[in-house]
Amino acid sequence: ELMRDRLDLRFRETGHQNAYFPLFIPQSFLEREAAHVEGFAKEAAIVTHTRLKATDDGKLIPDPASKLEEPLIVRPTSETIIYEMFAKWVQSYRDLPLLYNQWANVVRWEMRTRLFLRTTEFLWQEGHTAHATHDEAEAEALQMLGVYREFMEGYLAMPVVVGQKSDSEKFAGALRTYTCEAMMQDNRALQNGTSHNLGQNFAKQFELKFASESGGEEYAWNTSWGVSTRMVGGLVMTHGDDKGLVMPPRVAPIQVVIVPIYRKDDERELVLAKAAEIVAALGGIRTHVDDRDKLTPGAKFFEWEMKGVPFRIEVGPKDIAKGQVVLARRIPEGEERKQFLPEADVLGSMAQRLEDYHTFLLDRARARRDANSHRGIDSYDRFREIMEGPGGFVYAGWCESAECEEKVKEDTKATIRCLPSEEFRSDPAPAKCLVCGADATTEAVWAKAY
RNA sequence: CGGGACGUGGCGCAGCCCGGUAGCGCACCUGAAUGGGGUUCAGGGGGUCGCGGGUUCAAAUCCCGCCGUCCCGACCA
Repeated sequence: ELMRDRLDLRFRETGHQNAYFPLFIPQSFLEREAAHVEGFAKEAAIVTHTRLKATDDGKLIPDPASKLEEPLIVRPTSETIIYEMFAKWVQSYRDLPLLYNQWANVVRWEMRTRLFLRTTEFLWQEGHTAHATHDEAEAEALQMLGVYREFMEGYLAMPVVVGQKSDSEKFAGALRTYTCEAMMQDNRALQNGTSHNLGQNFAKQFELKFASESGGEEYAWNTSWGVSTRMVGGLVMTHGDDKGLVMPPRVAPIQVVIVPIYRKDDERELVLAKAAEIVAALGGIRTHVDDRDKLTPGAKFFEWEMKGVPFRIEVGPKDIAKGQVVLARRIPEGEERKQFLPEADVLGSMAQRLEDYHTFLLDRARARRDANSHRGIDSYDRFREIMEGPGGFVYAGWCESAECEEKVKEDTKATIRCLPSEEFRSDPAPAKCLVCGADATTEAVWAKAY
């Protein structure tokens, strides 16, 4: 919920409006865009009937009499149905741009699912926009990629490599696809969010046209962009450890948990009153007092650690007498697991400690990623060694031939995660294609992916 | 669809090889003592052993068939 709210805020700040479009898409809509057909035909959930009928043995079967003339597809993504609507709404360049987002569940019947990372049904947001020019659409696609990156790094403490997808990896029907790629703790890549410049591909199929300023009739330029609950999986696999979840503080539902320590009723009263004081003093910070009776403090410690709460404050009668509290951070750094500190100091520094913890988690994840990123690899044998061994990201030259890309996939299962944006490119740029040794025309990041 | 494994109280598993009528941990209920890192002790409730058939005096256990789940692969924005 916190993640969604934060993203919605940024969508609004960048001029978008939330909307909601239909769940069912007429099959003919999907047929209109050729690449789209190929991309989604193999993984569709299809509605063919509208009624059930009881058989003699008490089972239910689809009533043959209710068979639909045209099947409905449970949306795998909403480009087609949204652009069908956009076409009705746009007449003039004055109606542009259209800037919408929707949160919706979509269905992709993959042969094999993976918890959080590739589920049959998943919740995502999909932004859809229509613009008058290519450049405006391109700027929008890049802007939203930036919003994603800023969110992943700034809120999830999850560093990403951003760049463009190769032709074979781009979205079905897109001109260009941009991506945020994170590295999990097993050194595999996770595509965490994508943004597409769809060009005029969909506009042409759905007659999304407008009268331009100069009086001509032109097709609109579309973008779409999305992140899903896959990010939750990414978060778990980026920060988690053997004790459980590790929540980055800016999206942690509970940032500070307070565990009161007491034995007798009078102590309980005293300590809970102090806990309430602490909560009040930490106004603006998401706190929770674990006042459950019949659970020992130790049991609570383990539970909140497993749930990844960034900080725990313990307070008991002895602490109150001394004006101190016990402070413990989910992932300690240098310090002891528990620190005995003056109450006032802890309360005064909590906001800063949360910020520092975010930075710590981000830096830690970035250091791990960088330690497992390989540059200057110019031998294909060496590349294979890396992929067959520890894995990780390999930055290397590419001749941009689909053959070389395919060979790598066959040999190692690694794929091109992206052609990195300038910020991530190697200096000097790799000269030769990693695979065929011809002159490289671009740099690519290879990795095994989820 | 190909390869592999597994189905036994709510959850996780042992028992199966070598048949004798079901057990452990967690969870749950009751009581008492405990309470600053997963409390302890005592008592208690809960299971068509995935389904069907066969062998046998006797099947969770052996045999045959089926169903289901998971993992690996093919697939995958």
